[in-house]
Amino acid sequence: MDINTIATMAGVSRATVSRYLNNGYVSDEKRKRIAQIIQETGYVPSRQAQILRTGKTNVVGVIIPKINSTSISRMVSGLSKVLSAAGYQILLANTSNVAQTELKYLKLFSDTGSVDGIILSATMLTPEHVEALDNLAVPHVILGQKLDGHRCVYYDDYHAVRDVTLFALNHGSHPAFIGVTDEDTSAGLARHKGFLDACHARGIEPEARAQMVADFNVDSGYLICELLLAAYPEVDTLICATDRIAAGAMACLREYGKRIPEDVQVTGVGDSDLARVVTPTMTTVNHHYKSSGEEAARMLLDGLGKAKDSAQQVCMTYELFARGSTRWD
Amino acid sequence: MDINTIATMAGVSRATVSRYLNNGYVSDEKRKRIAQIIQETGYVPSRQAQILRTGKTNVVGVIIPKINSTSISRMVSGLSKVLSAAGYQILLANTSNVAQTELKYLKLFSDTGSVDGIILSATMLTPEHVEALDNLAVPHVILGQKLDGHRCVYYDDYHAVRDVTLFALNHGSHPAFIGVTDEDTSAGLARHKGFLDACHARGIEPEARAQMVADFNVDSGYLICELLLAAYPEVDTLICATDRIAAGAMACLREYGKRIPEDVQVTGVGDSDLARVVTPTMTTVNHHYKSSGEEAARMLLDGLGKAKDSAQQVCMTYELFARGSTRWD
DNA sequence: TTGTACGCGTTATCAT
DNA sequence: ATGATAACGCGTACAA
Repeated sequence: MDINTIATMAGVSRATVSRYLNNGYVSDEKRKRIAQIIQETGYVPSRQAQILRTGKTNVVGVIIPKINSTSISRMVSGLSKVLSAAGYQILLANTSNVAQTELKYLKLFSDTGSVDGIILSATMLTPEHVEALDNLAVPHVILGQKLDGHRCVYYDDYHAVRDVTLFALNHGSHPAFIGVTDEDTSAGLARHKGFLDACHARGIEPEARAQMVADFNVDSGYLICELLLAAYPEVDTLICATDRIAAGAMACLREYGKRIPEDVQVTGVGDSDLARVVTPTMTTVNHHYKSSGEEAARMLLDGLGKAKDSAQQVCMTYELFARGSTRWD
Repeated sequence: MDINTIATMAGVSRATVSRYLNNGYVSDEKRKRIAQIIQETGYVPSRQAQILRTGKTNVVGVIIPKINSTSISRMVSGLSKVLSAAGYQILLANTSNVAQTELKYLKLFSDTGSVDGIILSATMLTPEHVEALDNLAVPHVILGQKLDGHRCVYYDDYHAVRDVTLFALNHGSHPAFIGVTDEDTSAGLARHKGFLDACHARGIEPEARAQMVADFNVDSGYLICELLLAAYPEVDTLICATDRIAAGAMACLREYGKRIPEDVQVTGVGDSDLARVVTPTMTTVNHHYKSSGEEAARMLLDGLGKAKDSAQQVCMTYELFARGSTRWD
């Protein structure tokens, strides 16, 4: 069932059928006939042949480190909304947090011509990443990292954590930090630095025993908090790099008889559902993840010539949610 | 940079280059030469041309109602794992919970030949769905619904909620239910029926005012719980269709001075992070979402001839997690 | 307005 | 083992 069949059935040349489907430079009579036949046969043009012929796939490749994460699924949700509205489909590549795989997909998508554009949600940008991005043959947007000379949408992790730390230090003097690996430029390094600078601003120099590293989950938060309590029992303000970690830490503190926020204040990052269902509710700071996805998508559409004049670099704003896990005046 | 360029540069015919890339029926000498040129030029075959020629895309279409949901992102995570291991990529279609869009993508993927197979994560199967599925030109798996004559992986929502309700009713006599719309066959209808049958098994006939419908989120859980308390103040056992709803309900109960579980027991479905960070921890019942994604992917691979003899219909098992939000002996 | 002819880049068939 | 040659299904000058 190809365009030739339709053409002969309708008694026209296949060029006319093609025009009917695209430009539309066809007499009303033949137009009727062709519409009729297409209706009867249920003919649909071959996507692949169109792509080969036109060089346009109407697909954008989306590379993410993992799908099973609230922040990332929110981003993808935003991407999906804007891209599908513009007639694009999403080819999803899950790298399972392996940087090597990120590079693989980056080249694969670009070199084989299977996508019109790429959105890369990266946790870190190695020199290899930068090189691969520089050589990319298709328009692209980096989500979650800043890289000069490339379109990108990133988060102000530094100021976000700095702010929430300063806020908490209004009623605390022995801060501690549970972060994630500094290899993660945003969630790791920037948040850590935000914490440190906030402390310095208050004339506090956090000791090494007051700074620990956890994984991105509740259990790890609990576990590391346990270690922290042993190493630094005088802690009265606990800044965590994610809501999940903070939620685990809160469970741990409760287990050890610490009152929140009377004995220890706790803060997270993310404003996930978790933050609002724990007791007390969690003070946290929120990146606009879904909006960032939408913004990145618009940026890419700009690069594809389907939208105009969007900014090339956008730093997302954040919002501080002061709740029950920190002290008030 | 196409196969012809490589051929001439290597001084061979393009057929030989093609063989080099596929079967490999090439003399060592020419093999070296071709490898050399490909290395130098960085040539990569055009995916689209291969697809047009072979009819194989190595892509599976994944249709989901929304991405921003823990259960669904877990499924996609499982799909992604198995499919990418088998060399397949994922074309993601987010329908934003619009059944019409589900049908659209179903036909689009199938008719245009843009995917080798389809995985449909459906919340309900209308007659239109069934017809579309019956006429599908490519192998497919239905995730989350049972449909005879089709490969599918589904959840035992009925028994799951029945079990957790029976468990809770060991120490309660005034049960209530906060569900989601019955249009959702699994999360709505089946869970509701599980609740009702468990009640009947204990000789209880729940009144209408003890059964309410919420949306899939924390806020809605809070809100509906408020209505429930007004309509049915004697409730001592609250069965919720999702963890999120249950978490919202718990917050509401606390607000109204109800002790959990002394005054009111609460249960959820999902065993999400939420269930483990609320106070008290939440009794819930867990579907193996990620595994279901893996299973569905294997089933599809079977249909594609890349895996053998998998079952055609699989009902996932579930697990009951008895925690602090229900009473013990 | 319509039809003819060509090419998109690849794989597969067939001789050689 | 290798090289012509024919599809795969479509869009689009170009000529009519």
